[in-house]
Amino acid sequence: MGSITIKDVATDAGVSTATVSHVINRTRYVSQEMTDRVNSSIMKLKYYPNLLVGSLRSKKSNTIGIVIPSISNETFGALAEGIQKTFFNLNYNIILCNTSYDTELEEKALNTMIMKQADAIILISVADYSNKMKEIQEMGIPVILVDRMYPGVSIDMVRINNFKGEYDVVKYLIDRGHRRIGYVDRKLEQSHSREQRNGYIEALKDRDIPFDPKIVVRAEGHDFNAGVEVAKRLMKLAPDITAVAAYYDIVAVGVMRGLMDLGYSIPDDISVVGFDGMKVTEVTYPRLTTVLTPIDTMVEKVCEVVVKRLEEKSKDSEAIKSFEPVDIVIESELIVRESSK
Amino acid sequence: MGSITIKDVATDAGVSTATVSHVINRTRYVSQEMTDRVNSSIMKLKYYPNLLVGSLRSKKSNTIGIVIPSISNETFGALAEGIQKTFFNLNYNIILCNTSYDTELEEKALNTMIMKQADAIILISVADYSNKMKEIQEMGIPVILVDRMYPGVSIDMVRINNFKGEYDVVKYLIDRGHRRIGYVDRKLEQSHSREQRNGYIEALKDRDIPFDPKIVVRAEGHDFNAGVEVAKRLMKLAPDITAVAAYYDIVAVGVMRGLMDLGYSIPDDISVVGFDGMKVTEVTYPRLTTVLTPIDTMVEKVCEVVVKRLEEKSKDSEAIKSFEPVDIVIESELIVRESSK
DNA sequence: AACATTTGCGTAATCGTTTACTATTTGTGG
DNA sequence: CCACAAATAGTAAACGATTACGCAAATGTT
Repeated sequence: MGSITIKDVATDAGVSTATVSHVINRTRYVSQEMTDRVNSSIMKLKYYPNLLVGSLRSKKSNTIGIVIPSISNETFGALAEGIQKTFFNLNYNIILCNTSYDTELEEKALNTMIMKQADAIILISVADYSNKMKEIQEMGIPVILVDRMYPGVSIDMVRINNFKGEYDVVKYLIDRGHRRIGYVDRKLEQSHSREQRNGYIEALKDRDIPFDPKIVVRAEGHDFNAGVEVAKRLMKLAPDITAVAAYYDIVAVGVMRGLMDLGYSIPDDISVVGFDGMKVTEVTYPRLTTVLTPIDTMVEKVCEVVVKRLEEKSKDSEAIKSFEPVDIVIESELIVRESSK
Repeated sequence: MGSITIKDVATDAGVSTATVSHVINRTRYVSQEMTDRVNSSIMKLKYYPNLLVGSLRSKKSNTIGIVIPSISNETFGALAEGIQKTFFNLNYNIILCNTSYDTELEEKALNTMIMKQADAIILISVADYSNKMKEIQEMGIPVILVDRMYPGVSIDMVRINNFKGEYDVVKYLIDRGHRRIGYVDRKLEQSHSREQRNGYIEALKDRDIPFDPKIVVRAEGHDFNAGVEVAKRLMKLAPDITAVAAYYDIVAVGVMRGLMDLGYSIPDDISVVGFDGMKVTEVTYPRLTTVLTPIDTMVEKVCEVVVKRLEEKSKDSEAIKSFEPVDIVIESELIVRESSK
């Protein structure tokens, strides 16, 4: 394809390619006259530099890889958007992969990021890829793990204090007088799920309320209908409960509906609380008490860490191989609304 | 940075770089013995080919640019996710930019896509960049415009039939006996907004119901609260209406709340319908009647067009300069739920 | 046996930039 | 007037892959 190259510009302006390059990148002094000539040739020919080529020499692609389970998840989407915006201002672009919670796809995505020369990789993982992480780091690519934790792996992490979040909301329920608090949980494969449930358990323990595994029920899915179903199951098992905490807002909204279907009034008969701070919690009736994940803060922290690692790398390309990983824990915020009392 | 290159592999395996390249790409016969030696060197050295370099010669980056107002918008996010998945299977990656509905950012994003050598660009635009589009196409880059329309520009478009969608839902209301149907609209800068409102107007006209501009009110924002507010405003203006159609689901959900706050019962006193088919419409009480945008179909169509253009381009790199643009119109689907009768 | 063809692989040009090195001109102090 | 520095811009190597071309050995043909 006959696209315009720097050579065409150089010829048109009657200068060398070096001068054109220096004009574009302001990387050495060029006289006003030359500069003007180059710039007008660029305009005239509609020259767009090929940034991929530049990366060849400079060893810098100005690309950040984001590997994420699903961009259409509200939290992940907002996270990705925030990161993209921040880095766009810093002249970086985002190359994005959804893994659909699939371990194989995740590995494929990581490989792609490597081969496309991502300067750094931001990962919300579904697997425990300690070895892969080490390998990537040894190639000089910083990896930042978000909202996940690999115990015992030397890797930067930015994560939510899921334990504290759930602890706080359950404690809030207890302080309002609730003693029989059902908990809707999920598969406990990943650490954040376990931590969150431990928050529920610890809150009970700290207030001397016995932990009753019978009122901990598992949702069959991550959606509204799973919540509806689980609510009915829970009330059949334990009609004496006065509050339900769910691990996820959407499920909690389903729980509310399930309870209302059974004739319970919320919060008068039963209080319901969720987790995550999704937008939907503001529009239900009653609005849902939840634990808000401060996405802005997460974005900020993630970007800070990435920028820091990139700076270190630009000074010393081997820096990442002997670094002190950070572990930033972000506190979530209890949002009390009308679904609980 | 001492990263492993094809040369290292060649040296280690005792072959030429050509052979390594051919083994990796299966682009000419290499004896079993050589192949094995090369492959084990690749494993041993953990070699990852630099894909950016390949793009230099092949003029193909295997990257698709997506320029979108906001990835955390539910519809756009799902669209981006679908496109990413489809193209990942075809060995393409996505480089993504949010424009935040900002014209300047949009242009900057497009420039980046050009400079990062995107093989094609998928654009949900906020501006009317006819000239820019022409320029991009002249560079041999296919541009597909999604959910937007540039009248009179030679460009591939995949869009929703917003007119028909709104027409259908208003017609449905009329057929249920409604005569005074309020409409909540937005700024009419972009064509899809105008088309949607025209659907409302035409539906009335076709059933000989006079169009009353007094019951068309503008929401001050795209969110729940705007809906709450506009509902109250509308009912003060025209207490005789029996149904409200809103241009957007979230706003419609707000309208429901606003009406309920005023003591109306939905759908017994007033029917409410939305537009877009967002997830939230399935979890409100009552669930919202809406017009569903079939995202899967959109993704499919968009990808089909892009793939087609890429194929044409690979056969004849100048193809895009003299192509017959497609204009694919996708019909949305009326979903009747309990918020209307 | 002589020549042609096929097989298998290496050499080196190439892609479009960046940048180290070099060259030319102009300026300055002794 | 010379030696040397500063200012300005050009030449060409380098980045890491792909691929056109060429060559040697093996095989086939007459």
